[in-house]
Amino acid sequence: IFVKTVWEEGNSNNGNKWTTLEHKGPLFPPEYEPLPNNVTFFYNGNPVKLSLAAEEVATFYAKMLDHEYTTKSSFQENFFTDWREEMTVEEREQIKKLSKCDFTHINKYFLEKSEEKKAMTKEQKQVLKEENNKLTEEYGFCELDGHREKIGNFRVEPPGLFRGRGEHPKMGKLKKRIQPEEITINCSKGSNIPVAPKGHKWRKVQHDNTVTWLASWVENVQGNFKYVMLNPSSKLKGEKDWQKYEVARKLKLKVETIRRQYRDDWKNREMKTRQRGVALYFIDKLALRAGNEKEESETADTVGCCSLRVEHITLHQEKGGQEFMVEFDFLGKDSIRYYNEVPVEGRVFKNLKLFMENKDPEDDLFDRINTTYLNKHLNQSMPGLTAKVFRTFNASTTLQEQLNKLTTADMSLEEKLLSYNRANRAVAILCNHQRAAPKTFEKSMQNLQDKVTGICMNGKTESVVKRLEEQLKKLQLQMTDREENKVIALGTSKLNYLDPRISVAWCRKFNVPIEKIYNKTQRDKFAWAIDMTEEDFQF
DNA sequence: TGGAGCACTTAGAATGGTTGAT
DNA sequence: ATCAACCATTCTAAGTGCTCCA
Repeated sequence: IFVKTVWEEGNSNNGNKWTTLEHKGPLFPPEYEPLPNNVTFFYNGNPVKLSLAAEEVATFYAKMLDHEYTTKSSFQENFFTDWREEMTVEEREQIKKLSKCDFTHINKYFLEKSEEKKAMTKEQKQVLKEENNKLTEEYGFCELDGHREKIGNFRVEPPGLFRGRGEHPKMGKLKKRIQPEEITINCSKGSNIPVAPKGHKWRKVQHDNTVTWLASWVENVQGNFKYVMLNPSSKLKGEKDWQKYEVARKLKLKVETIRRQYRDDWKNREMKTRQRGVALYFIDKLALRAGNEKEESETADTVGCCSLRVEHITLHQEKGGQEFMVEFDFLGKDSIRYYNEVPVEGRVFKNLKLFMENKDPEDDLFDRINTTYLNKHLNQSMPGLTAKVFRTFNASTTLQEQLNKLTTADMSLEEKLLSYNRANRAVAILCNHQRAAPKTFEKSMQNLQDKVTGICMNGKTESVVKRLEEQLKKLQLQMTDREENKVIALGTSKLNYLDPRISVAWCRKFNVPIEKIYNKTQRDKFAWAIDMTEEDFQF
């Protein structure tokens, strides 16, 4: 049973995350396996036998030949620069232009290899699976405060070419192989210290119980920290998750006051305060992200609320019969496009005009504020409140509202589930969750269309035609969602924002089995909510 | 007060596995 | 039995926000 009192009483545990922690350390990817002699790389039409290091990097590129990445010039340039660093002096002397490199033979080799793997017998696949299970059993768990807990990512990330999202300036750079000498191990003092691979030692072994990670290293492309951490099903993560929803729940009690306050700020004599008021309004109304500053030219050019630039919004005094329209068009997290036309209050509109006065398109819209300032202000309104809490709060509130609106007791199970899906859809739209349309999208449309016409012509039964037409309609519906070949995602990301207690309560109220809405992984993650008693329910 | 460093959550793509239609 | 569509899982990039230091 989930013990929430740990947090409520405590907070007094001085920020300690655990008392004892024991694990086996991370699992390293297999060594590089050299290509067979009959698989060749060609330069300028001539076969070239590469050194081991250069060959490995070449295979990273060769494996991606069919991917869009390899058509992008910055990917090609970054790859080629980093590849040349791995070459011997002689190789570097010889291989000077990527356009003269021919990886197709290597590419074909890997395609064949994956075909072979697919064609393996059931038994062979089973053996492979067993081996994998054994590794998971050994490395995939740790012992934290006497409990066996699942680890989220126990494998060290294998080397490869960096796949940044959107127009990332570093795409294609070589992500180097991590050595044990670069890894810091975190575990408790008296525990069995993980053993480094033969002939190696760890960078460092530490015993810091104020952090939750088991191992860490610094990645070479962007210099970011990487961590081995626990699975969401663990108690440690579950408590943190619960805590997040508790803050959102507290906001419910305060939100009207906060809204009144930021509306007041719109008429403040200080520009800074006005900007704060309008930014908060966007964060609240549109569920925008906070928008921290980012290192220019080190990352893709994406923004959130505080980092919006003048060029990202267009003001329309009147549009589509509505007054005071703001048109948003910018790239957000993961370079997902945010496009929205929103009617706003006259005061907001006037303020936006003011903020944009005498500025260039590339100037900051909210030039007097940043996320730190905003969060400091929010924290004064309510302890623990930050910009991101609004996303959790508004997503959860939307789900609850939609569920109330769309579900009735007399519905069949199927109808109830449809309502649930629709409610989730509303949240996905609010949070602008999108994913790439499946590559097979166009094709499957065409296939279906062909089938329908084919059957009609053959005079098959009406019911078959009807069923197919329904499928087609469904696809077409998805089609209308499409914007820049993205579709509204009903995937897993929404689960980060929706208080599971809302869903659990809904299931109980309408007699829907929990496994209809949560799969195994989700049930593990939300075990704390599923086990809860009635009084904990109301969001 | 601002920036670097660090730890943690959130995110879509890729991959892998299952299912259901043919 | 096959194959594609669907769904779950894995992977790791890309955010948020706090702390520490000058």
